Amino acid sequence: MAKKPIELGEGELAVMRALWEGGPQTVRDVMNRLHERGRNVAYTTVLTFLTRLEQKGVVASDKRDTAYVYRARISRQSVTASRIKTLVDQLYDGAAAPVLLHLIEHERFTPQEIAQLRKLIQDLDSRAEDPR
Amino acid sequence: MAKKPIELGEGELAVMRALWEGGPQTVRDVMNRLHERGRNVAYTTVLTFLTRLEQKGVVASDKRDTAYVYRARISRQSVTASRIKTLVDQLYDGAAAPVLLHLIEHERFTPQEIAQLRKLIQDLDSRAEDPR
DNA sequence: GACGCTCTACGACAGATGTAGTATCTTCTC
DNA sequence: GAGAAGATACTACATCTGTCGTAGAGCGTC
Repeated sequence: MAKKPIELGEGELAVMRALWEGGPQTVRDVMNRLHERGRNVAYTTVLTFLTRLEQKGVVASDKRDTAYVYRARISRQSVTASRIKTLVDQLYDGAAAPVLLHLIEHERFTPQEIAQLRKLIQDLDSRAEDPR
Repeated sequence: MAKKPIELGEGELAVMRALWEGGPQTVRDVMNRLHERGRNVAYTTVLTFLTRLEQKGVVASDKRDTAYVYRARISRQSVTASRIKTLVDQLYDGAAAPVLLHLIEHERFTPQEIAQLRKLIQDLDSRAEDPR
């Protein structure tokens, strides 16, 4: 049941972001994106990342013309979920509230975000009553 | 200015928790706590963790009687802040909102927590208007 | 003062991650 | 079809983290 946590290192995550933000790409495309973001890694380093990520099952590749095109098989949301769960478990035994409160108290949000937030808070009530 | 991120592994974090929750302790005390929590590590493993944590500057020790007593030098809050910042930076380029929304949508909270949440949301307005 | 208990110091080792070099293979261009 | 350009495969290596084992130092008890 409990899906295995997706553990990705910082570099691997940077590569995933390139795929999430740019869609399916070749190694070279990903490398260029990383360079644009200030991460000047070698072509082969990117290839290593992609290969490892494929082994982990989080990206897939297809041969197209001369080069392979890689694409993400997991969403940014699922990685976010995984990271948050790990954080919350490791720091607060699974209690999400402290983390949530920390975010609200220490981060800044736009009025739009606050509005959205408020809306969600309302729905929370019903969920709180909701058994299970 | 920007304080360097505090990067701790899972085992190191488990040791920090023992110190946060039990106050200053000896290696053996920490080990016992970890065992209680189901992490059956060897005495020397705990010692290694504590030593490394001290090298990182996040715990301190004092010789008392026969054994050293270790204590945390950083708070759980600061580690939480650090972890969240890293997460938010790596996944959303620093935008905290997606993470916040994820938490609200996917985690459960008690009515008390929701109430507290609501109260905080109110204060948010003023902060949002507040320049800088 | 020898014995045993407990503690610390040090070293080791495997797996994960970040990084890249070299070798080989494909393909495009004259 | 030979050479250049670009792609992938394979290997390597350092660092960090989790995990211990062993050796030696300090102290309490006969």
